[in-house]
Amino acid sequence: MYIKIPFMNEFLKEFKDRGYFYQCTDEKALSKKLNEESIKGYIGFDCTAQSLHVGSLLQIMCLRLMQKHGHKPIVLLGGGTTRIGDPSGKDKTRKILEENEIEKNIKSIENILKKFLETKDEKVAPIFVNNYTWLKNLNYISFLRDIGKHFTINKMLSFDSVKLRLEREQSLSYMEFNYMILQAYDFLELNKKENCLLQIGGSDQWGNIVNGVELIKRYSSNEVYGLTTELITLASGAKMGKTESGAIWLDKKLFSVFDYWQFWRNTDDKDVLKFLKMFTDLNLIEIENISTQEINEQKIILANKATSILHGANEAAEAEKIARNSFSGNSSGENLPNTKIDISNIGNDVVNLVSIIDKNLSKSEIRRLIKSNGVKINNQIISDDKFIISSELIKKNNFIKLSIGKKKHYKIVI
RNA sequence: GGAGGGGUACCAAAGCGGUCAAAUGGGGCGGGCUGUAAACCCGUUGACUUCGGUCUUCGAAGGUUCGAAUCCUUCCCCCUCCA
Repeated sequence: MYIKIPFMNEFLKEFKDRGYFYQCTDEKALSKKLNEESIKGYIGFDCTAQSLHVGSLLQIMCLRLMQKHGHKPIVLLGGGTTRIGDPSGKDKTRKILEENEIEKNIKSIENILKKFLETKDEKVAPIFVNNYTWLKNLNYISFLRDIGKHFTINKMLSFDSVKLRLEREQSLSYMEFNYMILQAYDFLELNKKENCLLQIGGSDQWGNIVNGVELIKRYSSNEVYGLTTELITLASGAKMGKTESGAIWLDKKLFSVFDYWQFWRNTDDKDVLKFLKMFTDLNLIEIENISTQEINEQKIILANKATSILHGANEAAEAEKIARNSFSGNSSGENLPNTKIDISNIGNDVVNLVSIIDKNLSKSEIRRLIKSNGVKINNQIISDDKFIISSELIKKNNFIKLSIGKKKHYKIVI
């Protein structure tokens, strides 16, 4: 898979060295092209949620890498295709979102992406496009005649996204079946409009990407390229991006900077080096040096660098400070960010307090937590679920430190 | 259209009239060990609770019964085979 090419293009080389590379439609030709000129390449993002999560981060890093090497990224926010739903890697048809919900998602996702990307340097500043602008006006008959004729059902059935669904005997609607054609059409459209020559995507997008490359070749005889990234699997075998307690969102309204920092800090030992390469801007020699350090120091560097890219160095440093404080023994918790509660909650019991702080926990769960020594106030294990949060308790420091489990700590103020 | 199989908690999967808030495994959560890791061990895993209990759950709605996830009826959905 890893082909040595003389004079391999710098972008491609780094793409490989950082472990992004999975497949390319024509590596040699792409390398040559990239050496010759600055090109435009696109990545499409789904707009099913109001934020992207860590599962899309590798794609975002690809956009950054393009910019770094002087190429211009096109970000396609799939306002049209989100209305259809990509069957790739999905067992079930997913719910179809409301129009205005998709529009809202597009706006907020765009803002998130802007945080990651260089937007001032006109040469590499990203172009944001929404495929709904061209998909909504398609005429069915002419679309079938112009585009549809280039696709054979025989071939479409052979793509994994379709094949797997059929093999598992899960139904695949005609609507979803068309997804790959639409994505191919997107590429064609971007090629025509923007002279976009490259599409990057996760390895599950291979089929969709190849379709686009071939469609363009047939339709206009233009040579374009597809590049896919490694599917990241964690050492634990799980997919990256979602945990049981929810997705690792990139929007700090949904997932705090501290939690984001913690997410990286808690990386499995075996994934640290890989993640340093994938999700930081450190060059490979620096990473080489870091990898000789104590593993927890490596994780802190990873957390700082990865968090900085999204939230900025100051916020990352702040998160580190909080973390160092809350995990170094019996800290009072005064450096934690304030969590305000209403004064009327004073005089109520712990169960009530915890349920206000962590709304995902039911009262039964909280009682169970207390029973198994999972709740602490000011570092004292609370073993009585009727423990009252008295005003004297707060008066002492003007706040109380509440710990839920080992990793969640809150500074409660009024 | 005909014949059969099936829908059980986060997932997988038992249960097939009471002892069922429902075995078991995975996952999650908490605790222990440690390094905020992995592995391992223990506990826990519907909600509410004055901790005595109470309420809601086995595709949906009805029914039989003292009593239903379990039996009957209708409906919805999924799968297999035949046409």
